[in-house]
Amino acid sequence: MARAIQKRTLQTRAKLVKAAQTVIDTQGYEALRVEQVVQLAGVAKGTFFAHFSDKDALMDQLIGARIDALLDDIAAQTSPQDISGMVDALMPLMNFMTCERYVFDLIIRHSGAAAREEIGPIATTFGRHGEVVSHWLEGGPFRQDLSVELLAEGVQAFSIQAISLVFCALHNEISLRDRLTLYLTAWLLPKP
Amino acid sequence: MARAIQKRTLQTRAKLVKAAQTVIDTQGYEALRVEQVVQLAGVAKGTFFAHFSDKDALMDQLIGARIDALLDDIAAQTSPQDISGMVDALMPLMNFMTCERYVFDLIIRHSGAAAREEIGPIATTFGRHGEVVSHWLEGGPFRQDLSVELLAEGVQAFSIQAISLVFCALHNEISLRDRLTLYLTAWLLPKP
Amino acid sequence: MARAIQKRTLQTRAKLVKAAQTVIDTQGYEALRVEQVVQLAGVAKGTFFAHFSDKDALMDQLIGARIDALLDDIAAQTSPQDISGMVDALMPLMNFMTCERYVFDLIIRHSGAAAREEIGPIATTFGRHGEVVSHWLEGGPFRQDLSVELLAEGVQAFSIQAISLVFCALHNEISLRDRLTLYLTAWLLPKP
Amino acid sequence: MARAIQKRTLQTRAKLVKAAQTVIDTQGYEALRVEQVVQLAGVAKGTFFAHFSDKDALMDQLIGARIDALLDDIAAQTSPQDISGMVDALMPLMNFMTCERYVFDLIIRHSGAAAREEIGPIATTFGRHGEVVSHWLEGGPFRQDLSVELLAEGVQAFSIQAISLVFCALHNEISLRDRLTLYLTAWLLPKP
DNA sequence: TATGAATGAGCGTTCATTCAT
DNA sequence: TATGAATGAACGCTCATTCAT
Repeated sequence: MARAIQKRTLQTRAKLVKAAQTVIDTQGYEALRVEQVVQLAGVAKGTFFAHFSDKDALMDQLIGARIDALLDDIAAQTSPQDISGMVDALMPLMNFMTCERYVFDLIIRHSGAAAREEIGPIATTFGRHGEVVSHWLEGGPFRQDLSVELLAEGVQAFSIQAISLVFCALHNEISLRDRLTLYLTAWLLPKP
Repeated sequence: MARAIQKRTLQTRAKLVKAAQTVIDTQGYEALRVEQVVQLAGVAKGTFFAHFSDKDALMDQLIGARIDALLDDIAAQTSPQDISGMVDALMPLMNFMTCERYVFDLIIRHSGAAAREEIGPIATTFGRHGEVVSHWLEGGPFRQDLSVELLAEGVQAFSIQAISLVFCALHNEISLRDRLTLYLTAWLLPKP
Repeated sequence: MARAIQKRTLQTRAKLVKAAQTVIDTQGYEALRVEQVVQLAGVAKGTFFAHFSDKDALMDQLIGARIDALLDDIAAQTSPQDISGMVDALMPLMNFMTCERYVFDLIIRHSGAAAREEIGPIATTFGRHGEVVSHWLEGGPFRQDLSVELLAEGVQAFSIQAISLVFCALHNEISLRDRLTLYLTAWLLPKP
Repeated sequence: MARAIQKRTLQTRAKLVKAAQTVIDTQGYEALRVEQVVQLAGVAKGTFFAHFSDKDALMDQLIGARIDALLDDIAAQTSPQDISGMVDALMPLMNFMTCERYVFDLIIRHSGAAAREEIGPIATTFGRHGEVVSHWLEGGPFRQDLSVELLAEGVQAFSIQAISLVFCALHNEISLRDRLTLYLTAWLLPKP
């Protein structure tokens, strides 16, 4: 009888998500307060927690959805044939992850950890990210002595590293894009 | 006048740090409460905030000092001559960073320099970590086609990646050590 | 939606007010601590601040209510027909206002309306005090060449003056009652 | 041997007073912090308390001195011969007392009370104020059926009342000057 | 589901005042 | 006198989360 989960429930959830997105668009992720979201959505505080186990679940979903959309765009493109093309393809994702320190921290925290048993939206995107990059690597002119899965993990590691350094007072002379290019060149290209 | 810091100031600060360390040793980092620290140190709460801008500043210093001590140990050893030796050398650090989720989060948060211009203790250790690893790489049987600095940054990236996956629901079948070994082998060894 | 205030809300507020009154009855106004009030009321500290913007707001309400009760008593009596009777009628109020330096200071501070637009409880009682005294003056054997409102304002001015001098090192040889009698005689009686 | 209280002591005190006045001129009385004063004066915090028993003593002195100066101006004028002239004479004082709510409160508090045994600067000015006004009343065309001292006390009471209403949300339609005129006319003029 | 008052533990703050040097 | 680190007792606040209705 799971049919009753319909209409009003979904509408309320949608109202909450929309309200949250509005808050984020105007004030950023970090500033989001449950209070403000429910007010904007026109529902009671308790209702929020009937739809999301906690505030983190909302954030996870929101940021996860955003990353997913970016991965959709990335996956829709033809596989890049060189490092430069790969970096170009990854940049929208990189930019999103550096839009707020809070977002970066949250992504790192969810990079897998959030759930013990259940994988949340953000964690799921990591898996998808790996697949997308693995796929790229399969046919391309890249290093062949390692599995594409391992190479993809490295791409992730270097992406995180590059982002970390954006938030760092040191090393700011190099741009995010240049740093990522540097890393991926070193990591992915066959050695002479 | 910028006169020298008084002896009493140093003593009080030491009392606070010692008290904090005692709490951490018995209850862990996350459980530390400012209230408890000042009580144990026998100073007023106001004094705490005269020495540390907030609880986080104390944690930064404490964890930074701990990492520094671990780096001292690492630096004191002879340079490892293979991946296995390098992983052995790095493991104490890796273990500390994974001792508590709270510690890992805090390290990540502080990794990119607490403030714009001022680098906090933890952030500083990242620089030192790079130096130590760079030094190892100079003489060893490692990849020679990249600068040691770049290689060291990769070691950092893969270390973080390996640690992240410890707190991750996926991929837990592989141990931290094995994963780090895998990564560093792929990253540092000359290609065939 | 501005729905009616819930019963529980009223109950909690009542619990807080009652607890506060208990503290005051046993230890006086100045000794009141928010901590103690919430403990006695059996509610959380956060609840206190959900009901009263700060400790001062509680005090304002408490003292305002007390003055209101005294004004009720005063208004219930028949109008005094001479200065002596008027002073008798006013004395309970005067005594309350001089019961604690803290109370007097607080009354003075709130006398001129806590905020720009919003009049707090204490400030409100000043208006009511004026009305009560005005009413007395209407029929009595008092000065007729001035409006009762103006006369009432004078009564207030002299009351404050008399009270101020209670807390004063000088002039203490005359009692509060005698001083008020002196003032009101000069102010209210028709001149020969 | 009280001669040693000279030079440096007085210089330090002067520095403190000057610094305090600077703070007040730029930020007002309420915002004055001992910290800022000592910094501006270039002395240590402890030094402040070697010169003033507490912050209040400084305020008392500062405000007292200010009122005294205003009373000097008032006393230097010829005695006013009517209510209007009297109000004119009193206005500078009234304006100072209404410049900040904080100042008014402090004056009320010190209107006598501050000292148990010793009368402070502000309290002293009240006495002087009474004398000045009494002197005016002696020769003028004012009510003769009451002692000039009592009349002067009334002037004080009505001054305070007029000032109180300045800080009041109600009654703001009438200006300070008009209200004082109204009060003093009713109080001081012989009745028809 | 929806409601929204209540929770609650701890952090940070305040800043005049004290006191050992 | 001068110094300035230390004091200290509340207060206010935060804000995600819970729970009785």
